[in-house]
This record gives sequence, C-alpha cells and structure tokens, in this order.
Amino acid sequence: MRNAPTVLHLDMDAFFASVEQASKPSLRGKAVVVGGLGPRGVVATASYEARVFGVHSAMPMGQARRLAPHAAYLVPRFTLYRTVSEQVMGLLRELSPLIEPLSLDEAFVDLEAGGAAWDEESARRAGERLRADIRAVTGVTGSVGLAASKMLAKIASEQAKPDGLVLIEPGTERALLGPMPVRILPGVGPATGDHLRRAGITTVEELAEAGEDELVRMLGKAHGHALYAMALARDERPVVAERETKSVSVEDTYDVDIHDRLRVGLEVQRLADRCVRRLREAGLSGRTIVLKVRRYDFSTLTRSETLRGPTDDPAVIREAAARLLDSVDTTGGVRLLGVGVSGLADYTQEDLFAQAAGERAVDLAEETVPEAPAEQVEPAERQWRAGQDVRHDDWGHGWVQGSGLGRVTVRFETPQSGPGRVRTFRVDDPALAPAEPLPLVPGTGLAHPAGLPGGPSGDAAPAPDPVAAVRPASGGRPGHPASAEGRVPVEGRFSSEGRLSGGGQGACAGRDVRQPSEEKRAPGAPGVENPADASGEGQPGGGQPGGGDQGPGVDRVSSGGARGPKSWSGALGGGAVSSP
DNA sequence: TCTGGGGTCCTAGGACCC
DNA sequence: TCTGGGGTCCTAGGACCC
Repeated sequence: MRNAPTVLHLDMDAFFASVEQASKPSLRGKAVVVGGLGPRGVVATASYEARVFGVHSAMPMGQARRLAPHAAYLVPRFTLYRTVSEQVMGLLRELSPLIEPLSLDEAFVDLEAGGAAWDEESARRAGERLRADIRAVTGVTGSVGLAASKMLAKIASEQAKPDGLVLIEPGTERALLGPMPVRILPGVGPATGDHLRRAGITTVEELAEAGEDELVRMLGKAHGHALYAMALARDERPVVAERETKSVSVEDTYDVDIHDRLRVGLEVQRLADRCVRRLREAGLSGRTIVLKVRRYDFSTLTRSETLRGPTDDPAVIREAAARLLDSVDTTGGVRLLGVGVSGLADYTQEDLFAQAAGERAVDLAEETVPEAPAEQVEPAERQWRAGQDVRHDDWGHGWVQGSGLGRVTVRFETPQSGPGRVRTFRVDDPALAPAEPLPLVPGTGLAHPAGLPGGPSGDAAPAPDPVAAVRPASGGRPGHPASAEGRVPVEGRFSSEGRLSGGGQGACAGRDVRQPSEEKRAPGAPGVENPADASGEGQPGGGQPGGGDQGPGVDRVSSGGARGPKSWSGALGGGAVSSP
C-alpha cells in the first residue's frame, strides 16, 4: 500500500436526479425521483431532498410514492447522463492516464500515475480542482475521496457526500475504520451483514478481532480472506484501466406476469435477438447461452448451455435459448425473462458472407417475432413519459410533467431559463414533438464555459426565458406569480441538506443503476396515468420576468430532430407518469 | 402498487481425464 | 474386483455492486 493518499475515488452526488435538476430549473431544491414509472418500477436515484422522506434507490416506486407523494417522478434519460458522464471522465483523464470507471457516475483515479499528486497536499489540491472543474463543466457536483487504497478512497468519498472532499491520512486508517459498521466494507451486503451480526460481529474492529481463520470458516475462503484484509485496512488492489467484458445479457420484467407459454417463447426469441445485437455492437461472440426466468413468486432460475465454439449467430442463440426454455416449468406465470451470453471471445468474422447472412437473420427476426397483443401495447398517450424532453412549435423546449386522459402537461423551461410555465395539450397535438436534451452548461463539451463555477442557473439574475416571449396558448394559463423558491441557485442545492442522515448507513442510497439497453420496453400493462394534474400550476413555476430571447446557442443542439418515442423509451419498468 | 437491469465473483457438485 | 488424488470444465445458484 502506498504511503500517500493518491488514490482518488469520485462519486457524483445523486447523479441522475442532479442532472434532472440541472436540466429542469423548476425542480431545483425539490424532491426528485428517477426510475421506472411502470407498475413494477424501482427507484434508480432519489435527490437528497427526496431522501429526507426515506426514499432511496432500489426501493419499489409504489413505496416511494407513498413516502413522497409530492416529489417529481421522472423516467431516466440515459443519453443525457452518458453525455455528462463522458465530460466527467474526460476531466479525470486530464488528471491521470490511469482511471477506472465503475459506472456512469463513479471512478477511481491513480493520481501518482499521471504525476498529478505525490503527497497529501498535492492530492488535496488535485481533488479540489477536480470538483470545481466538474461543477463548471457539467453543472452538477461530485464528491471526492482520497486515500492510500481503493477501499479507503471509496469510503472517504462516501463520507464526503454530498458535494465534499474527504482525505484519509495514511496511518490513521485502522483507527478510523474500527468503530464503523461492517456494512461499510465493500462486499458486505445484507446477507453477509446478517451472518456476521448473528455471530456478534457488527463493527470493523470486531471483524478484525474475530481472526482470519474464523472468518474463512464462516464466509468461505475468498470472502473470508478478503474481509479480514479489509478489516485491517489492507488493500493492495491497483487501479486498472481496462477490464474486459465477461458476459452480455438482456432482460425484461413484464408489467403483468405472462402465462401464455407461446408468448413466453416469443419473448425469449426477442430477447435472444436483442442480446445478439448487443453482442455484435461490442464486437463479441460467446459460447455459453444463459436463460433466466423469474416466476410469479419471484423465485429465479437460470439454465445454461455451452456450445462447441463461440457464436454470434442469432439463429444459433435463439435455438439454444428455446431449448433451455423447454426445460423450465412456467406454470403460474413469469414476471421476468432474460437471455445472456458468456464465455466471450473477440468476434472476428472473416466470412463476410456468413456475417451478412446473420444480419439478415436478425432483420428477419424482427419481422417474424410478433409484437405483444394489441391490448398490451402501451396506449398512445403513454408515449409522453414524465421527464422526457419535448418541443412545441410555439412554446419552445420543455419537458413532460404528466399525461393522461388524452392530455399531456408540459413545463416549458431550459437549463438556462428560470423555472418555466406549464401548459396542457391534447396528446396528439401536432405542434408537440419529442426533443433531444439541451446541454446543461452553455457551449457544452470539455471547454470551460465562460461562466464561473456554479453552472447553469448560476444565480438569480434574470436568465433569458424563452417562454416568456411567446404568447399564451389556448388552454394555458398566463402569468404565474413568481416565487423566490423556484430560483434556488445551483450552488448550495445540496449543501443545505447537511450530511447524509444516519451516517450514511441505510441511507447510503445514491446508487445509480447502470444503463440498460436502449430498446428496453416493458410490454403489457395499461399505463395508468395521473390525470394530467395541472398541479404544476400550483407550483412555484412562475416565469422570470422579462427576458424574451434565448441565450445564444442554447437552442441549437436539439436540431437533430425528433426521434420516435420508441427509440428513447426509458427503462426500469416502463410506465405511468406523475407530476411533480 | 413488493421487489429493475446490467454486470462481477465465488461456491459446490458432477463429469471426465490422467 | 473396493475405489486415491488432482485438474479442468460445466452447470446452478447466490451475494454483491452500481
């Protein structure tokens, strides 16, 4: 273990939710929950304001709504999160050539590898500068942990949340770790935590006292040794830049259980095709095909089959998946199906003819495997999903606040505008179209924006409000009383929240999911929508006075044109909408 | 309104081979 | 004609992480 705290761990604060708040001025300082809005959705990320109510990631959406009925519930916009993530990773790469991304919002950096830091002081400087750069470039905040090892750097960043920096001085590790609950150690989850607790071990100190042999006996060889080392604050794992993919898989949870065996078979074929597409995009092929089935009672089983050699042939993978399904009893219904491939090899298809044939097979597949029965396809109005970007011919850029009963409610605002106004339209209003997200910081990209750290909304100076210049549309309500509340500047959005309640224990939320496949679409289930709740109206949504024209360049980026709703349908369980 | 989606690593038993 | 021991591969399941 090195003797300087030059391993850096960056963890973005409530990443998805923070990006949404930066993107939607009316949500700043408010409880925001991002996740699947369908009947089986779960929370991906809750803003710190929402965590106050007990909402945390992985919680079923229904429970979250009960706890925080007035929060804004939004579908994830992975394309936007990926863009912001790439900006952040770019900043890390400026610090050091040796970075290890763990997810969209998290990474390790070896500061010594790039000469960015060599001791405590230089490490702290690098960390603080990084935080400032991230805020300036992306408009959202991240927390930094610095220590002599990965494990400790990660624990430090957890302590630093939100929007902070913690450095663990070499030599102080064991004293620091000792009184902490075992659950802070990576690899100690609910099961291991329970196991240890039943053995009377609740703190890291007690873990160390138990001794290595005892831990190995209790938890098995690998886990026991690893945990003992961590309890002594020993962690020699290097920061590794690239790790190769070991498996590729896709899965869908259905809004309602599937009972029809034929339908189950069709879904498995579709999943196989999707999996092949992902495999090919990654330039891979694989030998082992895995079928995953979660039954009505949540019991989960997998069946796998290993081929003689690696393949990315859709027909082969489909057939294997179908064979595997033959061995599974699905009576009672299935709630989830998945298809995966492991035993991967780099795919080098020398035979172009065969490759072309394979692609035809995929195309064919899409035509052959029918869609779900009509009544289970999402109703037209569900194409408007809470949180998604839209553009109106007269009103400009906005986002869907809710929809239902043939109406869709839109709030017109941009990252640089003040909190915007709300209007309701018919779901089939021709003037309304899906749009691309706008950059959070003007002149996005890696160049530093002209603005100072503090990002988008900057301060309460009247930002240009594209909406204000436009005439009210029929059905809209003109003029809302402006509310000071709506203009919380980006700075301090989180700082007022204080530390994570409860020492970050159960509240150690903030875990973001990784991006699911693009084409995820949970079939079934009629979308129950909150009636387009014009409650937005009651919100402090008042437009900022004045400010007719939009800031230069702000509005351009979306010109790529509207993609069909399907292609950007979100993830995490399809779904209904609600309104903030 | 009770539980997402994409991964990683480990264990354990059986088959098979030497 | 009483059966050891080790290695590797395959399969299934589970814990954990974000």
